[in-house]
Amino acid sequence: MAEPTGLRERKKAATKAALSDAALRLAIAKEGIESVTADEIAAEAGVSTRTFHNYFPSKEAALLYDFHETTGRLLAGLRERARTQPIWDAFRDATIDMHFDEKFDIDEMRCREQLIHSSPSLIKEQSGQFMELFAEAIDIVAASTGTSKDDLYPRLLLGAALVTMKSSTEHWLTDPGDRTLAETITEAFTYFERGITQPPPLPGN
Amino acid sequence: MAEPTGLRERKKAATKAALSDAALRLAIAKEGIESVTADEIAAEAGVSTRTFHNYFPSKEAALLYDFHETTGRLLAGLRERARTQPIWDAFRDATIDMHFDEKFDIDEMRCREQLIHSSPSLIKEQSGQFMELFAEAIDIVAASTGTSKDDLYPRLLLGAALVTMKSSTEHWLTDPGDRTLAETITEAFTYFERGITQPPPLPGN
DNA sequence: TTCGAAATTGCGCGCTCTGCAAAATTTCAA
DNA sequence: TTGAAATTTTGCAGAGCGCGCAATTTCGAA
Repeated sequence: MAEPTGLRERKKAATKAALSDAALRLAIAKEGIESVTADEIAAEAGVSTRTFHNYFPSKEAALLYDFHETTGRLLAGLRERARTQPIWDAFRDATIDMHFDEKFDIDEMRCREQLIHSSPSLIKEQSGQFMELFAEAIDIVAASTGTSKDDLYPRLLLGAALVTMKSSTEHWLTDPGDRTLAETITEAFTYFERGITQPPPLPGN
Repeated sequence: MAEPTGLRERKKAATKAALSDAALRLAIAKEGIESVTADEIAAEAGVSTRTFHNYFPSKEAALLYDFHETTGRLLAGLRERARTQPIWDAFRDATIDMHFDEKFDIDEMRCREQLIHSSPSLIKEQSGQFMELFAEAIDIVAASTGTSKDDLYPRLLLGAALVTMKSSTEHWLTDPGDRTLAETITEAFTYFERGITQPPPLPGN
């Protein structure tokens, strides 16, 4: 289930990746996903339009395929870590362990970030995926903190964790300074341990 | 600019409200916005389909019209309070001053909440509006904390504030307990002052 | 080599959303 | 009161989306 079993599975994965790549490439070329059609993406990847929609419900979903996969792996990592760590530490370490900076090309990530933040439909899609992550993780957080998923505390903690993930990655992407991604993530998670109303120790950041 | 000026303005506002109401009514009746068409909403409000799209870009936007208006007023309140209060207090007090519980019908809010959380398209629309709010508020937060909008700190603080607004309202809506909305909001904001990793003082909530 | 499962494809359909221009309505001044 | 002028409403057309369905092709396993 973890390893690529049959040849069929591998071809499907390749097609999906090809479609996602095509979507990103075309969106960059045309400076915005809105001026790219599903037809073009399918053609670029060498499949029919109908096949495109077999793999992705929308072009936005295609462009954010990597992101969606990543949240899936994060969730798995979180679930594992939550068994032995406090939930906040589990979030921080699971986030760091994703190793965005090694797994993906930095410039490509910046391009994607750029595209997302200048397209309402992509912002909505990404936010929607975050909310999906929220819904899937709330049980873990509730269990880990001995609260109910309807309580206030686990919602706030989970929301803070997701905000931290998103903000620290985006901040590092736009201006890494002299920090590694892991350091930036760690710093961001630390803010909430002290209390977010405490002003930052250093000017800036 | 604040008061209803001309008759024309009032009619437009009335039409917009009628369309939004129609959207909510139909979505409740049909148990989901996906099974409601723009045609139906327009017909219910007594205008043409084309006119509906003059007022709203989508049925989701129509359903969330109140929400969008509210975030606008929140932003205005925040801008004002940020001149004299610490930004965190400004957020808390501006949120409380919205008085959702008095301005809107509780049961209607619950219905809307129910609809949103069982519809991917509405989740995306609402999340998108939150991101819009984020983009509009980040300058205020940066200025108020003496940081740059590209820094990590203002993003985390703003993200935490938005999460707090959303979570506390939703929590209170699903289970008010014996608290008022204002009390719940206050409690939620307090969590982040102590540090979110501190477990809640009482079991539950 | 052949069979059966799985993937691809074409077609059709209802719906969304926008631009454009005509028609209806409202406003305001003469 | 009446006649432009401005504004809003509307219909129409068109590009595009997303999905169900059924036919066809492809591929892996026996």
